[in-house]
Amino acid sequence: MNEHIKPDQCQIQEALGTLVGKWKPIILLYLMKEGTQRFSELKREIPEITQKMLTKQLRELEAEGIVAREVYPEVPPKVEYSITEYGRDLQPILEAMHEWGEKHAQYKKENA
Amino acid sequence: MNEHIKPDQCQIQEALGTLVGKWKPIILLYLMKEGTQRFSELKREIPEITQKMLTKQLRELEAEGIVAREVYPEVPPKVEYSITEYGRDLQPILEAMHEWGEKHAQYKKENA
DNA sequence: CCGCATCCCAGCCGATACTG
DNA sequence: CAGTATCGGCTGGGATGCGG
Repeated sequence: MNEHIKPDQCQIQEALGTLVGKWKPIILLYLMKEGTQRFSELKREIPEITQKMLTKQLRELEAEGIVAREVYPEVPPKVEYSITEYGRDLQPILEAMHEWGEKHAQYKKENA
Repeated sequence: MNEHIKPDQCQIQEALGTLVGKWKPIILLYLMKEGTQRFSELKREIPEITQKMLTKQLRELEAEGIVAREVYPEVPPKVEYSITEYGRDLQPILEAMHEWGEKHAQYKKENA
């Protein structure tokens, strides 16, 4: 494949926009790995995140159609989050980025 | 492949860190497509960018080992930028993100 | 031609406190 | 349990101007 993306109509930012956010990749990985998760489960798995940020990042992912939010009208409240089918399309990209990221971390150590 | 990245040792941010920056993807695309480019050539191809930002983003890419910077000590000055071999590894990822980005732009239009 | 210095603002993110 | 509300710091990025 020696085809080049035309820089002037590049859609990379479109993808970056959905992934950028301090906690988004990690949230997506948990949802992809564990499946549907409650808010409190995610919070427990990512202890350093604040409730505010967890809410915010989830809402943004939801707005992009990548994460689904299901509210159960009970007391106490229960809200579940999951990856949408559409969101699954991101998985190979995340994996590729993770793999490259590992190499890059190594590279930086060598050239430190 | 049904292997999952362990979220607690995810290196996605490592890759995102190198790509995030308002102009980085487009700069990389130009360098990948056109090969070695002078500062002023890039500036001409991306007119909306300021000199300051072009310098800054190039320097950051250089610091990551993705872009090479060659200075010719002439008057007037001449500086050339190119993708390093190491940087080429990013190309498939950029292509995957671009492809997903196209779909996503479409998706958002439909659900507008 | 290439780049640095300065000033400025918007938006991300954290800490903390409060609520149905 | 799953959120909001408020305050405040920090940084990315734009505008503009100077310099070798």
